[in-house]
Amino acid sequence: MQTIDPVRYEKLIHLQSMGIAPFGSRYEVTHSSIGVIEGFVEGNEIEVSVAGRVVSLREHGKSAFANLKDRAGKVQVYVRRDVVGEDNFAVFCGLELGDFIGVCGKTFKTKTGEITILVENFTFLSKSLRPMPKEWYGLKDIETRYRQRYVDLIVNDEVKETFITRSRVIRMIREFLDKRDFLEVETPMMQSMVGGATAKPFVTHHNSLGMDLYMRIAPELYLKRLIVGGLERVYELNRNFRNEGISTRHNPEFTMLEIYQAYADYNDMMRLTEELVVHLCQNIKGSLQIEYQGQMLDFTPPWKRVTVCEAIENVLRTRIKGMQDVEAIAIQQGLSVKELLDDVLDHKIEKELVQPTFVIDFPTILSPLAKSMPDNQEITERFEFYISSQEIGNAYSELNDPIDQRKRFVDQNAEGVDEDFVRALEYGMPPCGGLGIGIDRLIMILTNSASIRDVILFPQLRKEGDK
RNA sequence: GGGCUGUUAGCUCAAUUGGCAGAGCAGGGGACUCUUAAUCCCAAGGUUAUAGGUUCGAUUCCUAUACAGCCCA
Repeated sequence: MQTIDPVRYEKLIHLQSMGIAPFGSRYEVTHSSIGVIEGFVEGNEIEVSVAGRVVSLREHGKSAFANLKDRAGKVQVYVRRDVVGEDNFAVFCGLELGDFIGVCGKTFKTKTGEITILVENFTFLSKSLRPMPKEWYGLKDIETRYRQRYVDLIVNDEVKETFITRSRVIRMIREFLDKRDFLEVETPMMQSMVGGATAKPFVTHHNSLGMDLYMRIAPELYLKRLIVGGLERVYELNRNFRNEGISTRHNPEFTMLEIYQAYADYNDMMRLTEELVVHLCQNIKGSLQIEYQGQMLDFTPPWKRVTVCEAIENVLRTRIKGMQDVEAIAIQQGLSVKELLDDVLDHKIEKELVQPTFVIDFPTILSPLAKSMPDNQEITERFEFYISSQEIGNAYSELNDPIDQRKRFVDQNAEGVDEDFVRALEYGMPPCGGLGIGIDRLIMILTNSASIRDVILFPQLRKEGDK
């Protein structure tokens, strides 16, 4: 354990000796910092009370200026010894960057035209015992920024902006779907069987049931049970957990939006994707052309569509008529079809998918939960969509044939058959379109963030060493 | 998992070929009644991530470890 800064502790004791509580309580706030500035009318100066953190302090002998920061922004306050009295003025000058105070007084305009509060009285609200990085220089050390996000948020305004935007995006998604009569639901995050995606799960244990549980890697199989149950339009916007590598694009827990719509198919999901992303783009950025990490992205629909076969053709420069050709190439290269496709999509084609693009018509053998084409059992009605060379989402016409589903579980799923899910399908699931969108990655694009860690408040890091 | 890079004062950064580890800001003392990266004066602040090694001498070269970043798998 680290010891408390002796100088700051000394100040705390000094405050107490003067009868001032270093960690105060409730304070009546009438205005936010920006509210004070926006509400200012020359000739009609009003009494305001504002609370916030001291982020700068400029003493001038018998007066002093300070800036208070609150959730809205900053406001300047001006304290004069002849107004607040000698003792109070001394307390004010003893403030340190990071301390919280509440101030009360009338607004005025300084010589330089800045709207400022002339402090009539102030209340000490909370002592800061750690030195604060000076705002002008900021906090740049990326490890400290992630580990001590609270400091990052205090000092780096653009970080706060990013997370405010994130919150707005999430709210807009809910509004967008609610308007289309989708129902937000919550399904289990602790599941007795892994399903809905291919990924290693986190395992946990329920003591009184005496059973292992898996943190969900996807909510898909539960949401489709709800389609069986007649809810028809459902979505879930919440955390998934995957026990895999960590990178600028992967965090072990991440936020996923999954949408299921009865009587729809993957073409409807493509339209829904375009409409949702366009809606967010327009409302967050005010344009469908946005800059992301130095490249211009154009979200004007319809987005480009390319089939998986075309993608392979482009990469391998050979004609492909059907899945037999793909399999033949895979065998020739000593790969499985999945490996070939991973290689083509993740390493070759992905780089070229900068503009929003739907990659469509995936092989059935890689899509155990998707409905195959009516005229071709080897291809499914499925797409993934890419923006800025990142996979953002995945969707398909859902497989609603329980007999086929059981067979695919047996053939393609290492985890085996989810008997209850198949039982649900046996009761009958209407044709249905499903869509999953990686929300963190989408927010990276909407906030021009290079790393997924810049859009997750507390990203996963290794245990902190002794520094 | 592999490769490369980084870790120096609370923060942001210096340090020549291996030769006394330095600045700005923050913090401390003082001056100052319109400043806003306030200004001026003074003093202080360091186990150079950790553990070893080479060397008369290591922030600097070598090895290992920890954490982080980037790239690749």
